[in-house]
Amino acid sequence: VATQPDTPPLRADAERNRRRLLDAAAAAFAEHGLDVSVSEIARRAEVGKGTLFRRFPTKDDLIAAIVVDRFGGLVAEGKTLLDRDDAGAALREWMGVCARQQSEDRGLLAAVSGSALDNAGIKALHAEFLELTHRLLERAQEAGAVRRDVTAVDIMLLSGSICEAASNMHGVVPDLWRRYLDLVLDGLRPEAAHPLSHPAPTLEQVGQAMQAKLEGARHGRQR
Amino acid sequence: VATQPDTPPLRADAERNRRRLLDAAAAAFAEHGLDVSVSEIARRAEVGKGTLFRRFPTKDDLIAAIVVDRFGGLVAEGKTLLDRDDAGAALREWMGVCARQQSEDRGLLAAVSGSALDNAGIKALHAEFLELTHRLLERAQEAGAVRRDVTAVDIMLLSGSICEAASNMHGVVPDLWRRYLDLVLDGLRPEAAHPLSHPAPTLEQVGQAMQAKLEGARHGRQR
DNA sequence: ACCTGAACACCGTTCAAGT
DNA sequence: ACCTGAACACCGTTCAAGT
Repeated sequence: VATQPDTPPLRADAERNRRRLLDAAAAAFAEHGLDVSVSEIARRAEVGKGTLFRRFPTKDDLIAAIVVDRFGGLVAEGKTLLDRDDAGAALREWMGVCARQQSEDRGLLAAVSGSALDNAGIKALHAEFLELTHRLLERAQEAGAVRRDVTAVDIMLLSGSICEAASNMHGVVPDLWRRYLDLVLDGLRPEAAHPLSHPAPTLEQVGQAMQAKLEGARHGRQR
Repeated sequence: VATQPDTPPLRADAERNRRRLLDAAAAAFAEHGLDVSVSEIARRAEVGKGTLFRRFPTKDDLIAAIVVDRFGGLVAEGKTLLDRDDAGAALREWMGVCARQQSEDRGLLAAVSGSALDNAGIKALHAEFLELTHRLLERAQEAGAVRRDVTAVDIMLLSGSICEAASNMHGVVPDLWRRYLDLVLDGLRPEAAHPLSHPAPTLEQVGQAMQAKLEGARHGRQR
């Protein structure tokens, strides 16, 4: 299967500008959130904004490129957890890593759940992310550390929500996500399990939801 | 204490226009989210957009007015839960009501955590909301239904995060929040309780976080 | 006092003109 | 091929002119 379209390497100056843009954008987003203007980013990178739009046809594409960087690092970090002895602790740490990552640079979460996910790289990483989470979860369940009626999609959504709960307090209590991770983990213990009134979302439904969100964003843009 | 500045009643046509604007805006936001243009709202309400800005000096003020409506209804509904026999079930239902409310009209959540909360009415309701949650939680804890190391702020943040977890899937699995409410509730049971690694945020910290968010929004607007 | 739409500042995006 | 900044369409907001 062809994973990358194998685009020819960029000219030296173009590659340099690309990096400058990514660095400037990452810094600007980290400071002020996603609503810094592209003009400001181009100015900080010391290139014309036409150059920015040549490399990243849309602001969302620029955001997506940064998300791919971060997201890739996250997945790589997660893979090192696969051969831990304590499978329960490994899953716990994985959820913590996800929450901390999202907690650190505000805006990333909004970007992933926003319209920036119309991107081949992000989609591939998303699948890899789910697969990894699935394996960590399975091991934790086999070790008896986690109830068996939750799925990788549950873990993914819960990790996101933990950091969402804490993100309102970020800046004042930066580590608050730890508290809600602990609380959610107590609910994931087999001893605590009570029947769930709603079935787990299927992978197919996750795909449908992502699709729906994309079409919604496109529709909104045309009005 | 003076709760309302007691503004003189509006002229008949002005009052009528105000209602039309609120209705049109609520409908438009429910359909397309918060990024419908004010021009579109004014058109749907059949008034000039100058009229809109006379009544609501800023788009955020318009959003805030709608949030006050919804939020007020929510708090009123919650108060009826105070004299339930089963205090544990009452808190459970309260968290469900909050999650369902936020889940139904998308955008409301974003608005509350957004810059629209620079509004006296919303601040007052927010305090009332926390006080109500506190009382429901206290009763549930005394009944032995909920662990004692969680606070009303925890419950508020967790309620929001539950619906955030499910909101990504909204449109495909509208009731998914029920699943994550169940999971979180399992974690709130006294039997499940393990020590929490981070202390609960104080009311003062909540205030600071709201303040910080407001200043951040103002700062972003001036750039 | 209230209503209105033209006018303004700003933002994301495009494109003709340059190397 | 790539770079650039003027130009465009659109959005939130203002305001002079009307009743």
